[in-house]
Amino acid sequence: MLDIKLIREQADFVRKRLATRGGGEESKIDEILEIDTRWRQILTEVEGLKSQRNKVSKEIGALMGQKKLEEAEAKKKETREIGDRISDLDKEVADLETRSRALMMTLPNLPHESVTIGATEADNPTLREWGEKKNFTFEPESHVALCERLKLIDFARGAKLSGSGFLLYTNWGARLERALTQFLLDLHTSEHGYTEVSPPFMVSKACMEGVGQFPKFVDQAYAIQEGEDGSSLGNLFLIPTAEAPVANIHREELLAEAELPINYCAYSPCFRAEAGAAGVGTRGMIRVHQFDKVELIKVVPPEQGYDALETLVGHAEKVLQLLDLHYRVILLCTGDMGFGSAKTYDIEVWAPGQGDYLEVSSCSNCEDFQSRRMGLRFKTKDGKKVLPHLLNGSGTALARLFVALVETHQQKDGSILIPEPLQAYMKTDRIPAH
RNA sequence: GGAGAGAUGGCUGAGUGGUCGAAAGCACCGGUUUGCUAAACCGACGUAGCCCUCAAAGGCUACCGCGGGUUCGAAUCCCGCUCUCUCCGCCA
Repeated sequence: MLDIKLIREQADFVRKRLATRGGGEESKIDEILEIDTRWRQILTEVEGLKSQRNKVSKEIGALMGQKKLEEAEAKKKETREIGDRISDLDKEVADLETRSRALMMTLPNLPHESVTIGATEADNPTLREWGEKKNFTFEPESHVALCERLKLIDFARGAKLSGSGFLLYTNWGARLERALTQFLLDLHTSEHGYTEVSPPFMVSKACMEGVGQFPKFVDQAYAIQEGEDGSSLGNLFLIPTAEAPVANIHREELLAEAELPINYCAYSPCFRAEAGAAGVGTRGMIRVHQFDKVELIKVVPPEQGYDALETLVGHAEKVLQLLDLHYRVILLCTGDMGFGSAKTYDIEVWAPGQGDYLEVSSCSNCEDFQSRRMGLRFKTKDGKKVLPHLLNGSGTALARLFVALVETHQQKDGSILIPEPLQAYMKTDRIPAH
């Protein structure tokens, strides 16, 4: 959520920054300002009336004490009338607040000034590359062929169980998935200083709103219903990312400055309905309804936000470097950024079987956009209450990492070499060809 | 799922219709004392919003889990909900 004060005081600035996203949200500013003006007007009026009522009520109390009952009754009548007027105005105030909040919740974050202005992913600048596309002395197989031939994934039975977009990992495939998860958690906790947490995989609507998933992306979420009757529908949602629970850990809290920075790292499966995306890249593991991910979350004082973002991307990059996978880091342009983000780096890993780069990590600084939504603050040494910057980054998404790994490290003999850091977890240095 | 108890400021905890934004203690902050630290003592100390102001100061309103209700007036009475704890049932 944006700061209403910023909108009041610098409406043009806000409109301009919003416009760079190309979503047309800047058109809502006028209505927000209109509601806000009216709200303040009525609020002032009703507060004046309440002040009056409070005063008279005290007088009544005093009169009752002195047994001047008739005078007290007269004043009661007067106050009752004020009370009616107050409740009318209170209703209008509440109504205006509801309308304002509904609009405010649909405004995306303002892009940071350092973000390239652009419309689509074609405008995303590539910042750097690491490694290079691997040369093969043979025609590399796609992960689908590899997984089927080596029985790493049973696509058909996965679909039988849950429909298309669900994976059944088998044998070495299941083990590789587990090895990757452990490797990632160990790397981020032992080497990068994150605190491991293991969150619920279902969260409340409030959490989804807090990180900006809702209201905009309700259609993308799986809603939980207990039993057959629908009364519980919408109380809980399967998490689309561990960001949803983990970023909300300190919602509605007032942290001490000394507690910052907070660095959390969490494994979770991620559930995405991908409504409307059916038929798009459905073959294989690249776009699925459920995948594993290790997520990194940082809560930092605002002045450290952008340094922390650089650190965060570095931590995600380290994963790919250790696994010897070629990747590039791109900066999402204003038009391609996520709803809550002020600045986002994507990391795309090279998948030779696809002949394409796959997004395996998205690292964002949401600044105070989420903190404001969820009521997360910290207290500085001199007693000021400040909204911290909230950062999140994948470190990294697993299904696509899996794809890049098997496609990159496949051998001419049909086996797959396991990079050194994974060998201890896999208890082997290669997945055999047979 | 059933029964009971509870939810008050950063924390602990008093408060059962008006003088309560709320005792007390702790923590935090400022000061005195001190070779340093600690202790002791003194002082300040909730949050949010609106109005006013260049700003500060100030004024007002709301907030005692959340939402309604009764009343001139609610932390306090009534109703609904959520969460926590204890016990029972079911259960990995």
